[in-house]
Amino acid sequence: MTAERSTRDRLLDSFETLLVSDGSRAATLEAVAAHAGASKGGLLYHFHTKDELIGAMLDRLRDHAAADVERMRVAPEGPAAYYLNTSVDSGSDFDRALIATARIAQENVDAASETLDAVRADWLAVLFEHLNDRPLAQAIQLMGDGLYFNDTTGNQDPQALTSAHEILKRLGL
Amino acid sequence: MTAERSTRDRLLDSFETLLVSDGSRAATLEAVAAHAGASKGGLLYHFHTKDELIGAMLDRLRDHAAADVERMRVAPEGPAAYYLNTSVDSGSDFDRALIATARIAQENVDAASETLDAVRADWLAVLFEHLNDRPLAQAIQLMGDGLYFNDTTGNQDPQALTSAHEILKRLGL
DNA sequence: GTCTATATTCTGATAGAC
DNA sequence: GTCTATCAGAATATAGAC
Repeated sequence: MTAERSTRDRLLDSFETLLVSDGSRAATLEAVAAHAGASKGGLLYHFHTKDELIGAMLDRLRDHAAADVERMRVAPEGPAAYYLNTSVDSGSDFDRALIATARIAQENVDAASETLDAVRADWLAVLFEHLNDRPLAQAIQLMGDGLYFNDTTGNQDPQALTSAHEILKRLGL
Repeated sequence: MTAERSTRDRLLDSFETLLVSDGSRAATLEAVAAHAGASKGGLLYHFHTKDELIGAMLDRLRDHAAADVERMRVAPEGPAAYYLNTSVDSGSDFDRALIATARIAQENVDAASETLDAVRADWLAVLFEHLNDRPLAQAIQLMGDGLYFNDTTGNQDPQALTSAHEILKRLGL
């Protein structure tokens, strides 16, 4: 009884997947439609313009993010460790949406930059609530950003996450 | 007696500038040529294909990087502080080349990923030589990556660099 | 809701004049 | 070395059939 994923959702999934794997130039309407097993016309029924496609992606990201912030708040390992662990791309829907949005933000699309900024502010707020130490909270977020950045650039160093955790320990966490 | 910047160099500068400010989609041959005050035909005399343009950018980046690694080695404030300080985009030619290359690397262009990877490996080697502490060296590099990533996504938090330095202090640096 | 066909504009690249 | 003119193919978007 698994609910079928709607065409609309599959189109958004495909848009994100192409953005993450091959960047913005590769995420054409035709490529997105083909990846989702649909036609360009079919895509344009759901999203009248490319901007609408981007907007729908940002809406989904905000939903994902709200849920993640809640998980982070109650994570047994603590928000800091939770944050670092989930900063290395696990292939989750949320990671994909986040990296895809970063790609769009880099093209100077204000709505994408603002959404990313809001998500990052929520994370930082939880880190700060928990740690009550602004420099520490920001340093943890920077390391998380670094982990993402590297996953995203085609170079992963599996040791990096381990090192980040080791440094947390040294800082009293 | 300032030497005039050659058309070839101005074209590479413009390519990098457009990549950094508006992303890969905006860095078309026509846009690059116009930004450099030249024509598409003029550009294609110097670089026969777009791949050649990218290759020339990577060559320049490697030259910049070799010089930067030397500066880092002898920096009076030490390699770690030098690295963090130069990880927030100062608008230098080197920063521009580095961020521009990250944009291309995200499009799954192997030559760009490999060049970035080599530059990062050189930095990490200097950090490790100086600190003799792998997790610490990697954590510093992660924070530097995080600073770059944020500069690059349209969101700068001026406090982030200060926090990173504060954490270095706490870690005994 | 989804498809095919088509219009329009953009992009990378060639040819050849100056 | 640099430009203009031009072409083939790709990208976004529209119209209308099913």
